[in-house]
Amino acid sequence: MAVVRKTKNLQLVLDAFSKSNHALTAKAVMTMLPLTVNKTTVYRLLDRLQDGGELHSFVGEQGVMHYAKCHACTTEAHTHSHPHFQCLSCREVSCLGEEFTFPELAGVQISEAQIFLKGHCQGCLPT
Amino acid sequence: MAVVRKTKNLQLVLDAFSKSNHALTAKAVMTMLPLTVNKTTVYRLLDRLQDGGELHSFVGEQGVMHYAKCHACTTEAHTHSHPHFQCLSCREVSCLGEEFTFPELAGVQISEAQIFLKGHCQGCLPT
DNA sequence: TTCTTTGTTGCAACTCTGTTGCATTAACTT
DNA sequence: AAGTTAATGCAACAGAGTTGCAACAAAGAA
Repeated sequence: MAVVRKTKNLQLVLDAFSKSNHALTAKAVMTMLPLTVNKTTVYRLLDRLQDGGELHSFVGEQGVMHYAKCHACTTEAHTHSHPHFQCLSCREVSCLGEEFTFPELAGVQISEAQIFLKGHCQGCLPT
Repeated sequence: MAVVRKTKNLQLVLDAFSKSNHALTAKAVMTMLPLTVNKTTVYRLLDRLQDGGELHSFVGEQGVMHYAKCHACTTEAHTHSHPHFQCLSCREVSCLGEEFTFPELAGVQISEAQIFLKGHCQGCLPT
């Protein structure tokens, strides 16, 4: 099986997520890395970190993939049904709380929920 | 202001949505139209119908835009906070009920919700 | 330490969804 | 019918993400 090596770049990507505390796009990660790091590498690093349960991903605004640090996840058990939130002012995307139980709906059996909310964050609320 | 003309193609797109009763991607709409209709035209027709309040759109699987017929919407008032659902078996995407009230969450002011659920539809549920 | 294996990176080319500019065509007005 | 303006086709483009392949680097074996 694939052994994941702890390379410099891998660490740099993790650092990027530690620094921001927000969800990041591949593009955003690239701007936080040395210019010498190829975009293909960034996508592959994000995939690897996701496989390792250190990041999770979700589709955000404009259908663009976003990545965020996992908190309550392990390699075996992923719990990503918490909502994601984007502030309409500062545009930052972040994870909201943990787990979200959705109501039973007639006729369908729901096994997965992707919830993307928009509004204003604390820092951007009009006074 | 832009006067929207009722052309043949516009009607064909509407027919496509009447036929399927599901949400469709631009690509799916193209396959239901004569081959002579250009993809640019399809995208523009979908935009027009959306502006006119006859369709609404949302980001579905793989970050691909989906379009669906509006039921309770007018040109003035759009109410699209209902959840969308994709069956993991037949892959069909559809709208679920109307309106969805989400709980108050600490620290943020929510003004918009995009809810995308996945599971199994009635026709695909294992017996 | 040196060799060998295997995972990682860079590069270029490509796929896919969606958009834009522009010339042409078709649809309403009068 | 003529003029006005919206709709269409085409080609080229933009942005996110992927793939194949050769070169490179990290781990382990000898």
